[in-house]
Amino acid sequence: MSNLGSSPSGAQNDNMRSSIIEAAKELFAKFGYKKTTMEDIAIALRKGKSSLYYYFKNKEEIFQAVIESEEKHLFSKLNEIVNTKMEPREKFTQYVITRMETILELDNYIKALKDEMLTNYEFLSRLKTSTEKQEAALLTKILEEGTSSNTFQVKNIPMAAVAIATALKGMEGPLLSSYYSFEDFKVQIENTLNILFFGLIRR
Amino acid sequence: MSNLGSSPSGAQNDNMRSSIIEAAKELFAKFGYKKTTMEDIAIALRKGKSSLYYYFKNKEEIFQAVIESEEKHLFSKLNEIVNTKMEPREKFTQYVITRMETILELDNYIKALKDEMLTNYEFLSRLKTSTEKQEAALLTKILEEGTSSNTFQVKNIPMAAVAIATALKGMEGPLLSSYYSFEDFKVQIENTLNILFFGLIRR
DNA sequence: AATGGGTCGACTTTTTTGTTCGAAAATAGT
DNA sequence: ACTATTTTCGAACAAAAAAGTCGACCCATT
Repeated sequence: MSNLGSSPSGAQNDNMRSSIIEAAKELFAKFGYKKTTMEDIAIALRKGKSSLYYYFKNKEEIFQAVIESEEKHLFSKLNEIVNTKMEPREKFTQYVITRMETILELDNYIKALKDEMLTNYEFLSRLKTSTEKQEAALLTKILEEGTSSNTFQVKNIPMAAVAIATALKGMEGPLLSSYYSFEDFKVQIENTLNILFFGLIRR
Repeated sequence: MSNLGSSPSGAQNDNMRSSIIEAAKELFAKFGYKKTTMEDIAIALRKGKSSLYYYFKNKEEIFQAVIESEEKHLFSKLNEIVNTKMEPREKFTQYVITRMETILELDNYIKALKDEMLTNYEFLSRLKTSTEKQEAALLTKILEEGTSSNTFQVKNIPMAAVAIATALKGMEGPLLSSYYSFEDFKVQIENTLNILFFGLIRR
């Protein structure tokens, strides 16, 4: 297995790497990306600033690793739901609710987006398309199950999955800017789901 | 009335000044003094960064104004209690509880202290002596009431007031560093009060 | 004692930040 | 309409803080 990553690998190494990610995660959540310095992270770990560069090429790479870690957390939760035996409609609902709830927990996601408002867009939007693909895959599975059990009726499943993934992504904005409480938002989600369902469910 | 302050005064002026203080208060509470930039404050107000300097000489002066504003809040609450008809012992207890509760609410106070750990000490300690004097005055009133109603027995009231003020100040540390929850701390306060009472109350 | 992963301090380079200043807007006064 | 005053801001800059680099040091293991 060649190590395509930029940093070395070893016993202690991976441990330290995840420690850094953990520390950075908390700091990013507290202060946001911009306001967290390399030294903040180093101090939290009681290490020298330069040691961080042994594990990560630069600050942005740490940020990326944090986001990826949060992403993993989200998708592990979503996968769990997708792989549970459940009525398609129920599964779909659970999927969306869980998705939104978890994202709400992902402080970093939020803080990151907030920072982005003031600084750089490019890298985060790159990320978005990546997650949308993953989501589309999960949604595809749900939709397939639903159609084969004759609950759903979808012409082009992959397309529908992408469309829904995009829609869900779009719903993040209002959620994260917390115009609504999550409870209020739940109502809106259910409304949206209702609309989706009556478009999807065979009558 | 001559304006000894550094900034001009006018109708809109005071309004803007307090707007700045409000905005800065929130940002300081969120990020702490160091991590809040002049631009952050300006953006929050949708004003140009340089406009702030029309109202305040510099960042530290804004910070000072914020702290003063919080101080006002604290002392308005304390004054309220001191000017309420109440049994001296009860009043004293209420005073201390309210004092500690309010201080706990004063995020800026806390955040400021936390920043101080990493940067400058001098100005905040200057502030401390100022508030201690104010506190001593309030405590003096309580003690006087208590003695004239024959509930308390104090030799040198002003001295006792200063001593108690100092003691209360000292209790802030453990409270703010939140080694204890406030509920736990309340017990400690009551213990301390008990000790104080049995030293003060005539037997 | 030689290798190499891991650490750090000191240094350089790059960005950010606080602050100033003069000139434009806006506003009030005449 | 004209003038004075208050309020706003953009551009510029010095100082501070940040990111990032590098060679020297550990300290295990071999």
